[in-house]
Amino acid sequence: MEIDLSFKIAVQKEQEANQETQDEEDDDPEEKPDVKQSQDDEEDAAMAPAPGEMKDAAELSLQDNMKAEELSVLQMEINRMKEENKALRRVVEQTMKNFHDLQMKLAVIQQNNYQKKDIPQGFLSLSTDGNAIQEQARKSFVGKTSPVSTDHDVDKENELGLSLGLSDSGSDQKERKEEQKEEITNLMAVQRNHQQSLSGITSHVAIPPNRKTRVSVRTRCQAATLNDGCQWRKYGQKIAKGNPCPRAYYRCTVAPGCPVRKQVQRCLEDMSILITTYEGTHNHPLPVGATALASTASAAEASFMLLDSSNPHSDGISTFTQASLPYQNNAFMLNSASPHPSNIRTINPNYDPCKGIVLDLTTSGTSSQNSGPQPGFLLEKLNYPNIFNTPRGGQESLAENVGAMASDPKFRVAVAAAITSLMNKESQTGLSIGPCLVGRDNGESGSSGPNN
DNA sequence: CGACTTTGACCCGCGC
DNA sequence: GCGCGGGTCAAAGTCG
Repeated sequence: MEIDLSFKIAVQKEQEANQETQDEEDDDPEEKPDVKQSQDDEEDAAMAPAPGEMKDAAELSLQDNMKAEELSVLQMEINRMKEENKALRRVVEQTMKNFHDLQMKLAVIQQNNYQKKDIPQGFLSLSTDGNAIQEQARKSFVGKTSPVSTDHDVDKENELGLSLGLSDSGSDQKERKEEQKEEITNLMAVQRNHQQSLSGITSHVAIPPNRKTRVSVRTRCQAATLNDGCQWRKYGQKIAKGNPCPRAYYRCTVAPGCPVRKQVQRCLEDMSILITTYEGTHNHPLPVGATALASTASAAEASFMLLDSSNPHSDGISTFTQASLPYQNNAFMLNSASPHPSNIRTINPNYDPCKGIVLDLTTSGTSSQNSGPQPGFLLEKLNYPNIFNTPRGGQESLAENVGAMASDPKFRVAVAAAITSLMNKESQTGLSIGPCLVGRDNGESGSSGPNN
């Protein structure tokens, strides 16, 4: 099943329409009696036929009856959408609230670190407009140059799910500082690259040539490959040792000469898991869907650079959850709305510097584990009203399709990517993401281009 | 007919 | 040097 990220535009419009409908309802409490009236009409129509009437009259009555039924169904549909719209609002508000809370906590921790480590302020600014990698870099810098962290710090980091596990013996601190500065410079380049990707203007800042970008994404996916928005051409297939499942090799064909390759292989332990490894950097503007996913990869890649083998003192098994990049990459942040830390998707802590990093999107990223509204719920609910606006369009077909979509991991990944892109843009422009997500005009989605 | 997939051959790095 | 395994090439086949 192919997932087209562009449907979000239609979703927004639909939601906007729902929003307006809801507003009208709020403004006009008299609407319900009308509904009631409509239903009464229907009942009347149903009861209308009387013995001895002409055949034409009977047909007319039948038509009226059908019309009334249609109206009734439509009315039910509208009511249902209104309720869902309310639920969506709650989810978004809750997500934003959690996001804000995390921001506050991080700011407090930052301030503490500044005071304790006596690090010159303004080295890298903390902001919410997508500068989290810089912030992350500074955190890393602080962590590395200050091997001794108090229990208090540890507790706070744990509280946030931040557990970089960076340490330094302190013997060669000067040299290390130089290395770290270099890392941060690289990181900022990635960050610039990331932001440019998001704006659809990609002129990729070169990742250091000696470090080939490599990001693995694990997803539950029944299809042969993950639809990430890019065009790929298969150029080879191999049976790799230790895994009877063939490994397929693809290269990006969006632009001629694009060096990006990807490998796709099923996980031996769980055949439903698809391991997609991306390698290299695109030399062309990315399609919308690919942009979002690439942004995920970029952020992950940046994180990887903070943890990679350039730090010999790093044990390489740092727990690195999405919360480590709460503002940079909102795809990770999506699940941070969950009150349960266990519901956090992880960047594989057992990363291998040779293999790059692994984004594990197979764990718990679905909707039904927790009681409250979840991002998964949001994702599922966000989309079906429009993409399944089929000619038959009945509730049954909707329900069937929703079920199918909800169970499709590719769908979740794609939508997460789309929302990542959207939220990143939002944060960059300083716009509120909250309720606006529902009722916002297509100003933002316009960048997504026409319905693809 | 062009774009894409398949698949065996080939290349290259690495360990022994 | 040799074998192994991962990665790539390219001719043949397939598909729309």
